[in-house]
Amino acid sequence: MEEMSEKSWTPTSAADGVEQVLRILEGRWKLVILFHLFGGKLLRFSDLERAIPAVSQKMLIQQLRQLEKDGVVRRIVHHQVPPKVEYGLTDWGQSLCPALDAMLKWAALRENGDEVN
Amino acid sequence: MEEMSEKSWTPTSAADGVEQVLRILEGRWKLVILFHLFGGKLLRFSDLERAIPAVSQKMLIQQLRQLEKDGVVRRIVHHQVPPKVEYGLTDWGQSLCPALDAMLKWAALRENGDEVN
DNA sequence: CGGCATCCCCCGTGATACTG
DNA sequence: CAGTATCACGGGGGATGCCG
Repeated sequence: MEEMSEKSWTPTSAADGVEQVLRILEGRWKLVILFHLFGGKLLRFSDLERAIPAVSQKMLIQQLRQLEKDGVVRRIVHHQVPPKVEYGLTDWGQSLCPALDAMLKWAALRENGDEVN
Repeated sequence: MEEMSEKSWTPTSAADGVEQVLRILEGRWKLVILFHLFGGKLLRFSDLERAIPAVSQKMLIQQLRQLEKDGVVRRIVHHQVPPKVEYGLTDWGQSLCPALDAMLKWAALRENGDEVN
């Protein structure tokens, strides 16, 4: 429960590593988007707009683009009229599950384990 | 590798859960602080200043206070002259390890697994 | 349908100086 | 030693309107 993988981390390098991950996940709408795409689902831009009513078009496309640039989301363009664009997760994006699950479990510990010393 | 714990999460509730965790971890200096305190270490304010040369006193104390308020860090005051204050992790704070480790492993997948579809 | 371009505001961060 | 107080700024995010 104490060791960090097999690699030799310094406090600084480990923090840097995690910060890179946080930079990918940070952003007002990224996590909702991700959780809507988990399980191999493919959603159109308008599907996501409907699934996340509070997001504006600007923010939705911005967050999608950033996730795409970071290799988490892939964008599939169907050249047809009317236009059709689908969004899904990359394999690497799918593999985020265990990490997110670990965070949820940690949050759950607070309620159960309780009385934080 | 697909399921999220045993609980029934909607995309929104799961995102909310993770976002609460991110809100705790977010902050320019929190992760470095955490990694310096992992392993049950107790460090004085000035120790942390020296361990993290780039941080200002204002930011250091601010991030420590937020971590303390969130139940991750505990503050131990020794009433003596000159003043002595030590910082360490709570049990819950220590239990963050697996989650951070999962993120580092995910980041590592990018390099090894490679060619993100 | 699936975007892009502007304008604006707020808050987290940094620099600097002071205190019990 | 271990903080507090004040000022300034940069960028993430929201609202609104236009385009192929």
